[in-house]
Amino acid sequence: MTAPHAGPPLAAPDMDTAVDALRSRGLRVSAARRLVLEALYTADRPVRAEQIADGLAGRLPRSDLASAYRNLETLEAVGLVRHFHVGHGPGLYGLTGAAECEHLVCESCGAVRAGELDDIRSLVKGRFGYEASFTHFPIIGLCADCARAEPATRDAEEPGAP
Amino acid sequence: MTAPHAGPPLAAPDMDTAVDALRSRGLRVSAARRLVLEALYTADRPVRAEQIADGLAGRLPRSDLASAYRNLETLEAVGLVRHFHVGHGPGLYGLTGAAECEHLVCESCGAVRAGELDDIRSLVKGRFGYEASFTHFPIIGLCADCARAEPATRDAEEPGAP
DNA sequence: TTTTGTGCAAATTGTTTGCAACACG
DNA sequence: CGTGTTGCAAACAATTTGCACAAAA
Repeated sequence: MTAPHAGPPLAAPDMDTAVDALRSRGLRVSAARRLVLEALYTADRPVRAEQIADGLAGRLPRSDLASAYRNLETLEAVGLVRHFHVGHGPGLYGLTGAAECEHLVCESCGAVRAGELDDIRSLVKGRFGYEASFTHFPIIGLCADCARAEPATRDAEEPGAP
Repeated sequence: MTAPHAGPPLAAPDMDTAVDALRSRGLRVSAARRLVLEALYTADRPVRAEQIADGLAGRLPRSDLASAYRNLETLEAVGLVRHFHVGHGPGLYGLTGAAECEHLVCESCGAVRAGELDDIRSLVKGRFGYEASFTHFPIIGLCADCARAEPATRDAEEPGAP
């Protein structure tokens, strides 16, 4: 019932800072854990746990998937990491500094775009009294490009094959 | 790549109408299929596929889970049924007429509330050019009640156990 | 040396699929 | 009668968990 514990954001500019943050909390800095961090600092965008375990497609040494999940959970509890979901897909993990923001995700082309959603949140708040959160589950929709393309698709379904 | 096919809504006020809609499309009206419909007409809110297969906790004859999924998919393609997701949880299925609307879901107490989100959608559109959709993935947040309760929880975590 | 964390395997949850038997139209 | 459907089992993906062993501190 108690939420999966997401501590307050703790943006660490580099590995060393992150490592210090771990040590200062009595958490060990194991190879696997360091690897997860390294992957996150290496990736230029939110990644799946599996990609991390795969060493980002071979760029880094690979590690165990279960450990990756466990470490991501730990790092998230510390506040160094955040994750969110895009539609049905797997969770996407990123460093707090980078991926902290709220997102709009295009369900057609998959584009993930960061955005300041404060005014949308306050509109929701005013209308329904709800305190909306778009950090963990982003706003799903069609980006401008796809919104332009989709209406045609509605009728044609598949342009090439009738 | 092509979306899971969600036909245009086709609200059927009762089973007979729904059954007719099926027949008129050359779809058969099998016991299992009728059962799915019956469950949806019986339930007073969106339900999981599993609940349908369970015969809504015994109120109806039970059926096969896989068939329930297949039928829900079929019915959704026809437009009689819609489903959406609440956070990580399983898909929730409901009749087009009832569950068609957009939702706000409280991540704390689970309350699902329908709402007219047109103005929120147009604000998103204006801001980002995105055509937001809240039918399949609702707005997640805290309802008024829980928003009031949560801030305390942030510090206390668990009121009873320190 | 004592924990904390690892790696591997197995369990879980939600959903999909293969296939032979079956029944609606 | 013939094809759409079923039911069951097995495959799936994403994630979690149990456990004996390894290694930070």
